Amino acid sequence: MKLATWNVNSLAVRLPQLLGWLAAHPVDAIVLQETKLTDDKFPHAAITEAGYRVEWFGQKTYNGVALISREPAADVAKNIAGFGDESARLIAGTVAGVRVIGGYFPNGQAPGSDKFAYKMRWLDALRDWVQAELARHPQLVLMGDFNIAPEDRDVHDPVAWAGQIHCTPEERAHFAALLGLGLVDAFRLFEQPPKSWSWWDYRNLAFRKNQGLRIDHILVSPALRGRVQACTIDKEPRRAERPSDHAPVIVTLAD
DNA sequence: ATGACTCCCAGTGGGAGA
Repeated sequence: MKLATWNVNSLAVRLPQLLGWLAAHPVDAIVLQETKLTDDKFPHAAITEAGYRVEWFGQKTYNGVALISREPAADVAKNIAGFGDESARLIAGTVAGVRVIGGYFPNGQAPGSDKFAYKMRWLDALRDWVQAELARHPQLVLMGDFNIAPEDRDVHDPVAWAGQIHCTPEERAHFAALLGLGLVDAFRLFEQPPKSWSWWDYRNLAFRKNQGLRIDHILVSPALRGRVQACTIDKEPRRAERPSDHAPVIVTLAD
């Protein structure tokens, strides 16, 4: 079983790339972030014609998530129950017995800002909700654009980024709290190339210079940990014309 | 360096992203 996450930074722009990627990488499920489409404009027909089921949850201009899967997703949930979020940031469904959660975590803009405070509240609510989900669904995967670089080795220039958004102790403590629920960072279960990133700034030739951050993650529950066979970042789509600034992350689970 | 690029909604510029 293969699962993936990809922040596409506008599905309207990236739909052809997504369909091409799915044809080359027939995953069982992929979660998307930053679709930036209201639900009436979501391109469900093109995805269905490619042989997938899809659930979507979006809004105008910002945010927006989707869950694409070979098998239909059961018990679909949108956003964090009880949190009252105005942004479309989370979608979950049970696919082939695995609870798949895709999230577009708040950016946070800058430490001390209102958006940072919202990010902290959102992460608090997420942790509590994921804990409850884990109790109901021991086989669980939480993946998406976390907008958190968990460690200095996830940052191309840890000195320049120290204390900056994505790298603050507060954000890293929230990431650690998710690990505290028993979740495991699938990427770090394996030896990985140094300087592995999932996002590169559009500016300043950052991709060519491999200056990026690892902020897109796949966390697996204790019940799934033993099934994890591989976890990789696919940099290839970042080389495309008009790429997303994020690369897909893929996890392979034993059947 | 208050930069750089890309996307969106706007409307001949500006906010947000990360």
